[in-house]
Amino acid sequence: MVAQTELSDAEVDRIFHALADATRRDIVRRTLTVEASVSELASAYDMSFAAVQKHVAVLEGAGLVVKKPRGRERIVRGNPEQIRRAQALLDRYEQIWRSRIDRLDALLAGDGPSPQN
Amino acid sequence: MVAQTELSDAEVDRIFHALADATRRDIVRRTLTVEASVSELASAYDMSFAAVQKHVAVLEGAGLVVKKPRGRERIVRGNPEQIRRAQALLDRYEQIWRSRIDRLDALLAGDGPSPQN
DNA sequence: GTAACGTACAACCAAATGGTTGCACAAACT
DNA sequence: AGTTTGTGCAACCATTTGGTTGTACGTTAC
Repeated sequence: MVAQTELSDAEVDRIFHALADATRRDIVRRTLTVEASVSELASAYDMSFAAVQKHVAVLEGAGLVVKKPRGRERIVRGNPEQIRRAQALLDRYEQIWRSRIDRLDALLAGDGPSPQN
Repeated sequence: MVAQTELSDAEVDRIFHALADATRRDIVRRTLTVEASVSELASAYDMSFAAVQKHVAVLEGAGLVVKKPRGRERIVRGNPEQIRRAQALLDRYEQIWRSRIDRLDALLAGDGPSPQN
């Protein structure tokens, strides 16, 4: 089990915001499989190099992607660690939901009229 | 197992965008536990009623929350179904990552020099 | 050394976001 | 009936976003 670095609201904002764009999600998907330079990525989309470069910067700022220099290129790699962190966030919501169910179950275990939904 | 309604890019955009705001995440958290009217929610945050109402509208548009009328009030309830759908999306990325690992493992199972990271 | 390539960054622009106030209207209370 | 409460919506505003082009600069190739 990895130490769960507590994410600030701002960091969580950045993660979900970064994921809220189809191009950026595609970049993550792509670089989780094979790392690619920024210009390689850029050639895959119908927009300017600068636009793609900005998307990568957003992803990097959110920690969803890591850039390492190689010669004149910057190699982009998806960061599964951060994906897992995002999953953990959503898990929390699931847990909240489940604990509510548990409480209701406990309550209904006694008796009372069937709830109207 | 529930039929996995295929989400469009635009829908996924809306889900993650809705989650990219601390106030909205808090509304989801809150209404997963206890449903609340819009004005009840509004009283919990340091912003105008209209602002909170807009946040709720964004969440509703993303399907993360459901509103049902009760008298003059609109009762807001978190939608665990959609949360799960978001989780499923992130799971896909995890899978992509894992399948990459598998491929690398298969490759390295043979022989070859140890990779430089 | 010079040209080409890959990246970063600034300036600019249109559209979207997140907040505000004000108004309209239906439901509930007196 | 009249007032209060809860909601929705429009108009407005500042800021952010997502795109563009242009420029600068380090790295690689000739």
